[in-house]
Amino acid sequence: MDQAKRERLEAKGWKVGSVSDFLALTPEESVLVEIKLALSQNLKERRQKIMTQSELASKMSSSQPRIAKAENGDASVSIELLIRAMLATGATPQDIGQVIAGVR
Amino acid sequence: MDQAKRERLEAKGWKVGSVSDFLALTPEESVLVEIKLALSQNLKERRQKIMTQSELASKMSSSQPRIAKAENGDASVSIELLIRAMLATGATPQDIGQVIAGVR
DNA sequence: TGCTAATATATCAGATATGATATAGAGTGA
DNA sequence: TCACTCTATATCATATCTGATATATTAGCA
Repeated sequence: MDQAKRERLEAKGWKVGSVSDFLALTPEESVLVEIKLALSQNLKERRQKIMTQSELASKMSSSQPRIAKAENGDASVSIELLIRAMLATGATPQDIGQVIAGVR
Repeated sequence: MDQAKRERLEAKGWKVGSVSDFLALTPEESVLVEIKLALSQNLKERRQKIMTQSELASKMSSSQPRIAKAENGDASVSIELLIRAMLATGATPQDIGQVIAGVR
C-alpha cells in the first residue's frame, strides 16, 4: 500500500496495521479493507442517483449520520451495514457480489 | 419462506421477523440471511478440505467455538467474521463475490 | 469396547457497532 | 445577505459481536 492511500485510510479511523505501524497489514486485513471501501463507494454512487442519505436511513431504520459514515468508508461501519444499505438501494446479491469480486 | 426453513433458522438463533412473528421478514432482511447462510456453507466446505476449525481459528486469531458457530450459520456471527474466515482459508474476493452473487 | 481428535454448546466480560441527537459545514437559490 | 436542503462530524448510552474458557458431543479407529 502506498503512503497516500495509507494516509487516506488512517484519517477515516482505520488503524492500519492494528497498532498503526504503517505497513503491517496482512494480505487478509488489506483485502478486507479494500472490500469495505469498494462497497462504500458503490453504495454512494447508487444512493446518489435515487435518494438522499436521510431517505435511505429511514428506509432501513438507520440514521443519516451513519449513512454518511458508510459512504465515507469510516472504519466504524460494518460490512453488514454496508450490505444492508446496498440492498435498501435496490441492489441484488448479484450486484453486491460483483462489487466484491471486483476488488483488486 | 417455507415452514421447514423457518424452523431451521430459528433453531440457530435467528429472530425471524425481528419479533419472531413468522413470515415478517422483509425481502431485504431475507436476502441478508441468505447471504450469511451461503457464506457459512461455503466456508465449511472450503475449510474442511484443508484444515481443522482450531487451525483456522488460530490463523485468524479467533477461537474454535466461533468457527463452529460461523460454519453452522449461527445468528451471532457477523458477515465480517464470515468473510475474514473465508479469506483465511485462501478465498479471493472473486470467490467471495461469487458466493454472494449465487444467492437466489 | 475404550481412546483420541474434532466439533458443538454454554457462559461471560470486554470490545465494537449501533441509532439517536446535536450541530457544523457546504451548496443553492431568493 | 438569508433561508433551506443535504451531508459531515461529535458524543453517547445501549445493543450486538467478540475471543476465551469450560465442557459436552460426535466421529473414527485401535
